[in-house]
Amino acid sequence: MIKRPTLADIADAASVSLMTVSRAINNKPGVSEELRQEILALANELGYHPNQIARGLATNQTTSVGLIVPDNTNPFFAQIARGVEDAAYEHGYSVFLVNTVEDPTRELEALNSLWQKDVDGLIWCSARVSVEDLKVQLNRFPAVVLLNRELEEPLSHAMTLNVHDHRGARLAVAHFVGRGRRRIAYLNGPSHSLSAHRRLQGYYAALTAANLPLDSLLEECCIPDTESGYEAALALLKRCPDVDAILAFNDLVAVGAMQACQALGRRVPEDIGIIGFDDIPLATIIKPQLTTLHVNLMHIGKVAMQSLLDMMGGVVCPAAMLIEPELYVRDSA
Amino acid sequence: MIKRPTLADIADAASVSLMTVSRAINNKPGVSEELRQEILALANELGYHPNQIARGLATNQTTSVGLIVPDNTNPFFAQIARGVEDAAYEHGYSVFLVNTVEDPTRELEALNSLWQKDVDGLIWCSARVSVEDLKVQLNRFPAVVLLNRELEEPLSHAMTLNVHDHRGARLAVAHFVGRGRRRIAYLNGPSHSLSAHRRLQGYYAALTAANLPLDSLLEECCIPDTESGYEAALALLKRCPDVDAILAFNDLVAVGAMQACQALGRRVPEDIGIIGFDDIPLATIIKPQLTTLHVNLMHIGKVAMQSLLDMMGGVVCPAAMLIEPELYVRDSA
DNA sequence: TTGTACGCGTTATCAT
DNA sequence: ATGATAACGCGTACAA
Repeated sequence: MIKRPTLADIADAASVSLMTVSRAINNKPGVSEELRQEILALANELGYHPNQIARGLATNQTTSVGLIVPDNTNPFFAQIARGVEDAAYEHGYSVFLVNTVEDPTRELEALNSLWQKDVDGLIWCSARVSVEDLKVQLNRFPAVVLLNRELEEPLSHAMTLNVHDHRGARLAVAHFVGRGRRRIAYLNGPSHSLSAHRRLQGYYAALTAANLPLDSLLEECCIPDTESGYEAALALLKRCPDVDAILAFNDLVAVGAMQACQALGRRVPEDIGIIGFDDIPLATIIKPQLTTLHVNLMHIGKVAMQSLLDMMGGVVCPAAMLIEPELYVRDSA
Repeated sequence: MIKRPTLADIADAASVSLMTVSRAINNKPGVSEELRQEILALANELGYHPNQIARGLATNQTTSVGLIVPDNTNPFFAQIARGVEDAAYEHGYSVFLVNTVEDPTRELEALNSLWQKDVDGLIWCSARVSVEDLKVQLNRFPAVVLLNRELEEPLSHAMTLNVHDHRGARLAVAHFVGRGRRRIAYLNGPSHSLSAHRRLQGYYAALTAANLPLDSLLEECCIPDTESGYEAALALLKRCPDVDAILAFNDLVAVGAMQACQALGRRVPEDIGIIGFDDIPLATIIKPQLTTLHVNLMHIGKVAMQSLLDMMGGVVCPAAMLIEPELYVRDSA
């Protein structure tokens, strides 16, 4: 293995002091332009790259951030991760990726791990830990962006980034109503999901606004994947055969619901309208193409990282940001 | 922000020397069991976690590895990344995730970045750099697992991990032949892709083995996504209307081809059989469900990380590992 | 403009 | 069994 050249190596080769090299490399004043160029050329020739570990120890800055997601395999988080990494790359930061697999223990271990790695900031998706734990953890990191979770008291070095779930659900229901649908069901996500809860509230609000009755028979919970969506839709349609519209917690569930309709001989969108949430790539692959609440996930990732950079830089950020979903009307509703 | 306790803090609190604490924490001999327990309890109470940055500087080990992928959004790499992260987590390692976006410049910058971060090992997917660059890069890291790329001369601290593409393609073609298909087309991946090349060779070999003629009209190149697969299949079927089977470079392309068939009124599998590659989740979501060459991607990620750990630990590894794909016969062929 | 001394938190080495 | 000291590579503060 190649030995990594150090500042001292460059200094020797250039016959100057280590500090002069350091100044030259870091573009700091105190070196004649001529000498700087000379040193830079030499450093380049020797393939010098500063050791971020040593630099981190000296400066307390590691130029790396942590990204915690439930599962990077889920297209929702994959897109976000991609946005985060892109923005981080543009600013010279590296990203530690950690999966929690929805396991609170693993989540806490992830936080410990990132803390030990001395990350400059943290992007934390769908935190499952308790409110007390959350507060403790937030105080361990210089800057935190919380995705998909809310914060009671504002903190100067933390902010939240959420999709406007309530409005999204309302848009969907309003669309159904506008097309004359009256028996609108909702396939909800898991009960612990904040998004699921907010979407449910939006669904209620929209039904009420349209003078439609709330009917708990029209609600079904499921794990947010296709198979579970299929099962839930099957149960729902068996229980309430008169359902003419289904709002799904997300696109995966929506696709499952669509398959359930097909299995039961219900045509989409003629007999039943279906609307999903998120607009993952699958939404346009499936036939009929899915009408869904589009959220620019990669953009969310980028915004999260940008905001994190701002906070790390001492810029004050809004305590909470809300991302507006947009209804993309395609073929399923 | 909370101040992170250091070894010195614990030492003070325990009224012993810093080194004694270090030994206690690291389970090294030279501390009486009684004292060790006392120190450990105290460390736990103060919430001590070793600073990996400082430790890294002292030991030249960072307990972090790099993972380079073209795009973590691609389900193929998402699954692999998940496997890598899982295995890393189990062994106390952290993973830097970097996307190259198929851009050789960004790939090289990623390598520099990881080098500066002093990673203990590297898992490198689909390296696009030149053979010379590859050799240089391999010598910068203590251990490297190369996914989807081959190595001319074996190296003690590097190994390759590839899917047996040749055999996979042969299995698919043989399946087609066994079902009486005679005009078997191949929608290939991009020309720079090593996998694409190997699958093409397997396709040739299987046709030859079945005494079927090679016909370049039956080949079409495309970017490995659904849309491009759709276009390619359209062009193919226009050019050769008598095609009765399509082997696709991967599942995304296969799905595109399936949609093209539907658009042209060709029934799958009655008129045309379709086989994909990889078995991503989409394969079982789409209707008809996709017959495809199953590869356990998460497992590949785990094996890659395990092997990397072995190499970092000084264990000699096989220079090359080959993963066998398995034909999962579902509904499309 | 350039150089020297010290500290970051930890481990390795050598003493006691 | 325990402790003092140097070293890892770099940046900050101060000196020349």
